[in-house]
Amino acid sequence: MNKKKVTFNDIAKYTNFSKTTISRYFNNPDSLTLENQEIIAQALIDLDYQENKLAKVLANGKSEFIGIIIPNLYLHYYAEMLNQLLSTYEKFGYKFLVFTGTGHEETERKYIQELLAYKIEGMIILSHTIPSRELASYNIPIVAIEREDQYINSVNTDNYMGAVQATSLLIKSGCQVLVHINSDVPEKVPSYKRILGFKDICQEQGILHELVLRDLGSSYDKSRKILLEIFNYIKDKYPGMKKGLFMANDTHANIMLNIIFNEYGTLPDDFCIVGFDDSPIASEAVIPISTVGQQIDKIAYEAAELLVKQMDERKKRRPEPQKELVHKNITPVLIRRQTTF
Amino acid sequence: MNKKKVTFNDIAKYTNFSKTTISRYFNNPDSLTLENQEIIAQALIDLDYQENKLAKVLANGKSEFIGIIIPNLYLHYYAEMLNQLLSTYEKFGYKFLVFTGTGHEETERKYIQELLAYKIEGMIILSHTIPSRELASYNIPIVAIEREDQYINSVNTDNYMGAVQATSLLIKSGCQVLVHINSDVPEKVPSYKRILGFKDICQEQGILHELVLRDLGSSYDKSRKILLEIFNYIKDKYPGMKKGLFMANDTHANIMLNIIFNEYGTLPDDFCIVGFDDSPIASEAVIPISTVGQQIDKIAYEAAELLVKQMDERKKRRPEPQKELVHKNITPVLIRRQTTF
DNA sequence: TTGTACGCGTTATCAC
DNA sequence: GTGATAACGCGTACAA
Repeated sequence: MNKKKVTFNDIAKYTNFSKTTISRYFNNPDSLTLENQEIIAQALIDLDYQENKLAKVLANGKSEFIGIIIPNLYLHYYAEMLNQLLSTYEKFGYKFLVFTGTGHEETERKYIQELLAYKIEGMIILSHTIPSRELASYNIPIVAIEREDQYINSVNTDNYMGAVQATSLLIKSGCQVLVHINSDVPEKVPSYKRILGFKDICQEQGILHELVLRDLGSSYDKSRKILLEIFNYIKDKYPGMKKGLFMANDTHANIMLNIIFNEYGTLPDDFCIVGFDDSPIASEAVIPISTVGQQIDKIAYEAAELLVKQMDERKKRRPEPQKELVHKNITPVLIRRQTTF
Repeated sequence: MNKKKVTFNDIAKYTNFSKTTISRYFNNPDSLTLENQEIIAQALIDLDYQENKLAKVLANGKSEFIGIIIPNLYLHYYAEMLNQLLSTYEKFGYKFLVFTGTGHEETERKYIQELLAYKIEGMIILSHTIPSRELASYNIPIVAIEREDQYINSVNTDNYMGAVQATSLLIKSGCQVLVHINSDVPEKVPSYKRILGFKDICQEQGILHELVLRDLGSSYDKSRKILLEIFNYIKDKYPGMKKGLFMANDTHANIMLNIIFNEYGTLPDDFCIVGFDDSPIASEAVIPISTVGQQIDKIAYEAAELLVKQMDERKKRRPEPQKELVHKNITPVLIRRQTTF
């Protein structure tokens, strides 16, 4: 019952080989005769051998662990990103040690220490809490996703392009005034470029536009309250004009749509809405919402690949330190649904 | 730059203690004089020591790893469950090694092997793929969440009670005919009890009711198509009656609500809807949906606690094997919003 | 209170 | 092709 684990030693005795040969069977089987390979294979079955990767790691230093610190899994964006990151296991074979961020620097530092204690080979970070300057100092391969990334590698959505796509769609839909509603994003955060893109295109096209930048709350009810104010403000300020609303994300887009629906019982012709992310909520809204789709699968894959490259480099005899930071941009895709024309 | 890691040996030399004393500093500091504790503490800083938990595990066998196999993170229910499971780290200190299930037995078996190779101390399983009979044979502490659990411990929502709450609410809301719309859940799955609970209460109260059990599709569009058929069927079959719809989950409840909204521009008085799960979609729908809230945080916590108990037991000198399986039920909470009265 | 010696299960370095 | 033997970094009797 309480099988004490069988080790290379047991297999060696059972087969009259040495531990070394057993090890070779796993790491370099071709160096054994086919015959002997089969003998060992049979022994593994007879003894019901269970490999121990921890011992392996201690001996060769390759943990095959990647650490992840992600803010939460409440937002679909993060959940799906983690989903896609985890699924890169099939491709790269790395296992993931996951912590959800707390927003407290000290706690997240503790997490990082824990990750380092388990000898992670690299780290993917989505949490915003710890400055990239500090992260870089840990001297371990790191890739950031959609966060401040001044001193570390990163993979992000091409936020500027996304804003351009959304804004252009609203213009094509015949909107006469464009409003971008967002929180007051810091300039260093990648998504700040959405604001830039919106402004640039509006100015380029010479279209009337307005930026509404304020804290939009962190719960549905709060956001709804604030967005209701904004809705009334816009409605009153631009009467009779066709209004195009570029929302910061699909959650807000959905709230705005619900507000309008509860006001009019439908989406009137003089309102257009575009969201961001292509979350399920966008397609599951009372009317499917046009949105800018982040290619989460691609972002995750690129992040993993970028990280793997660095980790592989480290395993070489004479690793070349990275010359310069890599910041990859993944182009988003515009998804036209029923809130635009 | 490429600091070769400092070990207990280095610290020992630096402080003129032995490795053992250094080890004791970490595991039983009280056995050292305060003075010496401080000497070592300073040495750790001077040398920038980085603990190696893998070596520790190899030596004492306690990996502090829990393995998780979860179907996906696309559904909010799973994402939030993982979120809550991960957050038990603060309480119990166990780290999580996470795999997302594929639905393929062979692949998930491979995952389990990988987890075992990393010497996980226990496992939490949400994936449905591998029968509990087989899981039990791995002879490692296991807790299942909301899946077939005949041969293993589990923590589930009290699905029967949830159905009772939902059904009762519809009756109280004055509905004259009740319809439960669900997929054809196998009897061994915990959520089958929702169907039971619905039937029992309806019969007990002698109210007209109907069960619509069929595959509801796996995408929004497919589900919507099927639910539209069902909606039309119900509308035609029970004209003039106040209809109470008990949906299998909030996603379906939201789709049904959208169908009704697109038909009538509002939710007419002769339709009531209750969902299940308390997903964000329920509160973010065009009209906030009444639902049965699964207490995901509690389920996750109870699961972790149950697992920790078993793992602790194993660490005792003479571990007592578990006498009988534990199946915990967590009572759901009824959330009344605007789709019922 | 502190130290010695060995074990944990695997890989790496030499030999043969 | 195969085998000793020494790492890897830490825990733990057992001794002192």
